[in-house]
This record gives sequence, structure tokens and C-alpha cells, in this order.
Amino acid sequence: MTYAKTAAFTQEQQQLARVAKALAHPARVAIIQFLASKQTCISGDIAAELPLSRTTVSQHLQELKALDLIRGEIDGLTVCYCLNTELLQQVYQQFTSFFIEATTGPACGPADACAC
Amino acid sequence: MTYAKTAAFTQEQQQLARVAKALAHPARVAIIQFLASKQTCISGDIAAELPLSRTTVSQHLQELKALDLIRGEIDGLTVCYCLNTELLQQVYQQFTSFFIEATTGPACGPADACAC
DNA sequence: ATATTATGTCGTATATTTGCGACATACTTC
DNA sequence: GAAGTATGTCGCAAATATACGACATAATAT
Repeated sequence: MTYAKTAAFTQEQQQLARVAKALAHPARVAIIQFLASKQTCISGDIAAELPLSRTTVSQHLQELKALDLIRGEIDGLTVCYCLNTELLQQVYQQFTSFFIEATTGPACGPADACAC
Repeated sequence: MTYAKTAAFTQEQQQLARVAKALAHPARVAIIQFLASKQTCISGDIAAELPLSRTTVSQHLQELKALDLIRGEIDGLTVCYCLNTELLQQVYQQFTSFFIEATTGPACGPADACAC
């Protein structure tokens, strides 16, 4: 019958999935790249750079902010968004570990199928 | 009014987002780790290792297979799943580029907010 | 041929994501 | 204070993701 174990997923798996989800939309990838490219921590006229409405961009920003991947500080009338490079570096490490683990295991043959 | 540019997202952004989405669920992260850990390219009794029904696991497997991150070859009664390490390595490169770009740009101060 | 086993697919229900217009808030300027 | 600007939040609609039971398929074993 192959019934499931009740053991839930590990914290690591959940954390990786959470961050992956944050990057799972081109708009959020674009936002991070945009923030990384700008000298100044440019405010939410990020919206002007994306094919999305201001509202939608704002939501994406909130999602990234919820994970603390980016930060926003109110500066008078505008909001100054910028990357949390410290956290991004940590996340980078997590992804690196994961990919190294994944790329050093047993694999399929180069072209087509399994060499089990 | 700040209206949007119609320029869509780049291929790179879409590709990264697509892979990130594949990793955006703990079950799929767990599946990849499981395949990486096993000497043999174990079949779909991966389900027995996860707190999910066989049907659901099958769907997650299909999603990973759709992106070619994993491959499955029918071996009589069982299906032999294994990682596409070549593609995973490529994807790893893409993520690396992204994170390096993201971690070398302008950032917030270490503890709290922007130093704009 | 029938039963058993390992898988995949279909249909369906629920939850989450995505996107946006309309409004609220808050600061600046006149 | 009134007008204007930059933002965020609410409410809704459409699309997608998640999960699973029930059925279909296909190979193996009896």
C-alpha cells in the first residue's frame, strides 16, 4: 500500500523552499537585480522599470521584505529599498550546499536515461 | 503617474524563476536530496519517505521531470528516477551568477536599515 | 488467465499567487 | 490648510498550485 511517513520536512528543506519561492517569479528576480545594479537604493519607482502596475510591484516588494531579503527605509516622501546582502550571502551558501549535494550524487547518463 | 514599461522580463530572469519555482516546495527539495543520497536510482517509493500521498509525490516528480531536472526510465514494473546532474550543474551556475551579482551591489548597513 | 504490484492520470476540492483599480496615509510644497 | 506626490493596503477576480481518492495501465507472478 505504500503509505506515507508522518515525518515532516526538515527546517533546511523548508527554508530553502521558502527562499526559492521568493525567487520563483521573474518580477522578483528582476527587482533584486535592479537593486543590485543601482548605485543608489532607488525607491519604488522600480515599478517604472517593470511591466507591472505599481500595486503589483509593491506586493512583490513586500514579499521580499517579509523574508528580509530586501529592506526599505522611509526617507521623507520616498522609500529607500536596498538588498540585505548579508542574508543573501547566507542564502547563497545554502543553495551552494544544496547544489553541491545534488550534483555529486548518482546521475543519469549524459545524453538520455538512467544508468542504474 | 508612473506607468509601466512594456519591456517583458529577460529570458535569464524567466529561466531562473522557473527553476526556483521547482525548488519552491519542500517536497521537491526533499525529492532531489533523496535521489542524490541514494546509491541506486530508486523508484517512486520515494513516496514512502515523504509525508504525502503517492499521487502527490507523483505530481511533484512530474514537475521536476518537466524541467528535466530529473529523469525517469521504466525498468519493468518500477520506474528508475535519477538526477540530471548536468542540468543541475548548469542551474547551479545560473544561481551562482545571480547571487554574486546580488551580493556585490550596494546594500543596507549590517544591522538595520539603508545607508543611502 | 487472474491476481498482484508499481505507476501514472483524471477529476475535484481547497488554498495560494498574481494582478490591478480604488482608496487611505503621510510627507512636502505652496 | 489645500494640492500634489510617493507609497502602502483592501478587496476582488482570475489563474495556479497542492493534495488526494478513484480509476486506468502495464509488467510480473501464480
